[in-house]
Amino acid sequence: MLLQIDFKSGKPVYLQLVDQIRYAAASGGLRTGEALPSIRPLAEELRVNRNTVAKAYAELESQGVIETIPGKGCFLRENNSQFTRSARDKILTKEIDEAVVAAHHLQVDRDAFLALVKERLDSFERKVKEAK
Amino acid sequence: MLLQIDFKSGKPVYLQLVDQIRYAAASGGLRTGEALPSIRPLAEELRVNRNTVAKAYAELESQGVIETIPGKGCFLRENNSQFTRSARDKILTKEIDEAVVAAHHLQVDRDAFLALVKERLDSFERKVKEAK
Amino acid sequence: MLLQIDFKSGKPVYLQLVDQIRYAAASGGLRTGEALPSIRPLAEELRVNRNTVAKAYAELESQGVIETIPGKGCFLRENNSQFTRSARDKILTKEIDEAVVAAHHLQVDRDAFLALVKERLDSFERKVKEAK
Amino acid sequence: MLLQIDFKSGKPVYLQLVDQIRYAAASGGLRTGEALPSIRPLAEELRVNRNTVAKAYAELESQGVIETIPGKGCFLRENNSQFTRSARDKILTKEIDEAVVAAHHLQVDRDAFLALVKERLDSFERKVKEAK
DNA sequence: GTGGTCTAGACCACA
DNA sequence: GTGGTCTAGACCACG
Repeated sequence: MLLQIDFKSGKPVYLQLVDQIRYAAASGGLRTGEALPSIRPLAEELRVNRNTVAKAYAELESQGVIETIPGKGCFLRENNSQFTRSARDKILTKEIDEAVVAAHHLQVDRDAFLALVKERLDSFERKVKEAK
Repeated sequence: MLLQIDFKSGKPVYLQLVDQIRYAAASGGLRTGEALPSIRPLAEELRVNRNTVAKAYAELESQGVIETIPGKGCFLRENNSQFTRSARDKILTKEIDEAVVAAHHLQVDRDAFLALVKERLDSFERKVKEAK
Repeated sequence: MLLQIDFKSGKPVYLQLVDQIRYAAASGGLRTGEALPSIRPLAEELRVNRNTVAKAYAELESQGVIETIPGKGCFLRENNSQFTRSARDKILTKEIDEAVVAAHHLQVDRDAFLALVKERLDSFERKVKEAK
Repeated sequence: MLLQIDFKSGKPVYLQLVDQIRYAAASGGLRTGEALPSIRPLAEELRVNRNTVAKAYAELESQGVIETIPGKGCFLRENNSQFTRSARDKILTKEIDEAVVAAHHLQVDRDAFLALVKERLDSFERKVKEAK
């Protein structure tokens, strides 16, 4: 699972983590019983304080998404309501709309925008491959 | 223009306002030169402090989206980007990356993602046309 | 860096700070990457509210002069202008016009004015060199 | 006398007027006994509220710079301490320094800056001529 | 009535 | 300790 943090979004880092992990859990990117990355390495990788990652995991636990077994790690619980395709699209639509609006404000035309989207997709896919 | 605040989202209220107003501006829901709701009444309506709305408007002004004339009000500006191409790309890349990451976590594949992007672009362009 | 506020000038305190810090940054009194005084101590020293200093720093950040990392502090950024040539000229024209108007009211003629401009340019360039 | 207002400087408009008129008075741009522009036309020309001009004149009167004779107009009083050359230079230096700093921040080099200064001087001199 | 500045003080996110 | 957000309320400049 590749996690990405934006320190300037105004959204608390721990909530960014919570959302991304919940999305992954609800969409099958994470499977029931699978282990989440452990706190210390993840905190280092994201250049974030360990407390921040711990807080995100605590939040996920209190939401019933994961289960923390002290000394062993954090694992995805069963019973997570799966996102329907339309629920996924709704979340994604919101993200895409923000980019579309930004493009309009910056007077970037459709073709340039689509080119940039493809370029970012390629760049991201490369990153995912490397991480494996 | 409909503004709606989610106090639980973790996203700062003033940034929620900024995003929604930018969207309204970009999609034609607000016309060039048109006055935005004035600070005090809007603050009351949203049950938010006056300063919070003022901060949102100040942010929009510094982004060049609106012009505020003290004693008169805040008005939507003609849309001309003052950024260099590289600065524009940087801003846009950030927005696109967020959508790409969300797609990854939601297990939406490349083709479905691109289709959704095109669909949103079309939808947005229709809205802009209608508003004219 | 020496900061000094004139409470009677009519100029907002936060803008006085912005101008003085920009000057220090431009003239080498502050180096790239160097930390600015932190908000709370500076506010106490200047006998000004914390929010006022914070507003000055926020303005500097939005102008791209400094970078602020929550929890760590505010740092002087590498100086690369993100504006288009025409946007740059617009800003600069405003500053120059103010000086030209002042010269007119002070009955300083064209040649004396140009001489003073060159003198200040030299003085500034010397300061920048010394700081290196 | 040509007056110039900057609505965005943060400095109150009436104080901008006071300063410019005081400078002109102290430097011989205005002569003892000479009439100042009357309030209404000046307010229209500057696109400013009449109250604002009136406030500037009231301030100047309370400072003893001008004398208001109801029904006749406002006139420059005697006894105004003349600015010495060094006092004039001090004020002007401050204005010029701000422009120099802005040029540095915007990475405009010396020659381009000087060219822009000359261009603005020419533009201003044309305006003064037209106004006569 | 409009927006702008400033103060004072609370709470949060993060190191 | 750092900066960020928000509230509450005062006063100013301006129309």
